[in-house]
Amino acid sequence: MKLKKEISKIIAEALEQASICVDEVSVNEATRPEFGDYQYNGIMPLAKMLQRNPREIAQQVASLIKTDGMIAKVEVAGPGFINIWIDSHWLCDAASVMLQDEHFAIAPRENPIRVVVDYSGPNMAKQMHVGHLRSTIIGDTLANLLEFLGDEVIRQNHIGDWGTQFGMLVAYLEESGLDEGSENLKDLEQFYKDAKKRFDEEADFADKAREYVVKIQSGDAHCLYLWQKFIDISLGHCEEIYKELGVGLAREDVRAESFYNERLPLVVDLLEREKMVEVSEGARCVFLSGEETPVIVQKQDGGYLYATTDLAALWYRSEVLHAKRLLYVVDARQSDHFKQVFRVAKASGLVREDEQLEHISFGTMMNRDGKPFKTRDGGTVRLIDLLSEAVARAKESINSKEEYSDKELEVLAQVIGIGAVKYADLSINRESNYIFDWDKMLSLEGNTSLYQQYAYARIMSIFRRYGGEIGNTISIDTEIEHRLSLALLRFEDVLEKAAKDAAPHQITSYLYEVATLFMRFYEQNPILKEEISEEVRQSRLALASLCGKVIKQGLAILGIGVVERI
RNA sequence: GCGUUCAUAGCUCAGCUGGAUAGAGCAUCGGUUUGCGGUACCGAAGGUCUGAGGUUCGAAUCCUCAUGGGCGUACCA
Repeated sequence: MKLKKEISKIIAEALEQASICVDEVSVNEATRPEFGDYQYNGIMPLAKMLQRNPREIAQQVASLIKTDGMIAKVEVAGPGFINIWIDSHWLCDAASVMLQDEHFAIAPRENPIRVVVDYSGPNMAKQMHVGHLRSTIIGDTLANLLEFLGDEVIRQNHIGDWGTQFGMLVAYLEESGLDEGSENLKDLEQFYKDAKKRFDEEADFADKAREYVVKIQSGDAHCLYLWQKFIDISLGHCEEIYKELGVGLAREDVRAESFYNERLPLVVDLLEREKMVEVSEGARCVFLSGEETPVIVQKQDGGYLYATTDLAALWYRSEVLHAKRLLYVVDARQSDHFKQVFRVAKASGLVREDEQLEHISFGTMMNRDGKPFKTRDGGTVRLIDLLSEAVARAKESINSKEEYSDKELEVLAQVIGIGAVKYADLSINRESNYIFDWDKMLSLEGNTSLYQQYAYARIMSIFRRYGGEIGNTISIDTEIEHRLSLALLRFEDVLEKAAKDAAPHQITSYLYEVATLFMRFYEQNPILKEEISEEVRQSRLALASLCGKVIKQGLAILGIGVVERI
């Protein structure tokens, strides 16, 4: 249900009846409970334009607002605010419909678009580390979200599988004759170090490695075979982490750097034809007005750089994938790079004019002391270690009333631990750096995943205890029921806004509000107690049920699971 | 140097295209009739929104300057 749109429509009708012309009417949630459920603040700027008294106009418009359906009453307040109360009967009906609809009464997209979400993009030469975490989970959330809302999402994992270091790695791989099961390859970081050591210490090996680079890039079958083998193994490691994280990136989503090789010279050709290329210090560059540094598309030695690869990828996504919106979930440090590359892509016609190119940037993960997240000795933290620590800590913190087998405890710790890491990251504005704090993220208090999971488990517990069928008629008697129902109905508005802004933290804030409201509702409005009539009980059960569904679905979009008992 | 981004309660963060008395959580202090999961709920206290100007009916939000951080600054990605 698009609440805001519905309310705006009613206001727009009133404005029209008052013969006032407005381009777009938009309402906001009321800032305080005594100001109603929603407020319309558009009268004041309007009054200024019309040179009239805002309060008078507000009075006139308010008197024309229909209050026989969705809106129960309106009031003019302050200099010209129009406060709006939603009708409780209307809310009941809408909430009941939402409860019965498997897609939360969210209408199918009028104009679904094809969206490419580029995220994760690990480097095949190294083990995944914490630096990959944010891109991976923010990107996955955005993909889930857009998919849920009905867009056609294409996930793209732009893995780093090309470049000089692969000659060394492949040479070392051949020499050691390893295969996928090998222990030595379990730790890519170590494998890389070992290879590097040989490269630095033994001239023969170094020569061989350099030879391999040339061979791979010129398409030598044997070398390509080894290279492919190396990538398979390395990618396999990444996929283990995706599985652990519950991230929906599959093998078919991989479009590696190497995938674009053939397009690279074509990109340069096209830019040449558009007369955008200038040779500077031997390199082929595109100079953009207002930019200090050029976009280098071909090095003086003829090699290509990441800008060229990104241009080729943009081209492919436009020409072959026909994407309308392209999201690049990449570290904020690359914002200059993307700004430039996007400009070149548009100016050269590599992408269509109407394509939306967005760099979904994010800040760095910090330690509690505010410094970049590192191990004690200053090394990078491997993602796999971080995740197992999360699960271990979760297991430790579980103080369950329920009886569990070891296996069940394992699953529980997994859901809670991984959920905590993801939620902590997703719940803050992605643009800013964020402080990684184990205690905070695994706490039951405050805006955490565990609080949501606990609320969910509590709802499930009510149903278990009740035992019977739960109807789907909701009636509202109390203030808190009204607020909770309204919050639940805002689900679609929140998701749409979060999708538009590519802002997962809007979803977590919302879920926290829902969970909090549920806790308060449950505290104040008994459900299973004897003195409660069956009719009221049924309604409250239904409301609890809708709460549970919204929390579960909301968390699912964030890639976080729930459990029936904690 | 230039560019970019940020600065909100002791701490971690919200604050949507300018709107009413700037909101949460943690921590602190106090409270909750045998409590359907008290791992919860309620309340109190806590602010010159970094500073100074400007725009206007109205600014945490927009503009300018200053101060202090982060990041980026042509052949790595």
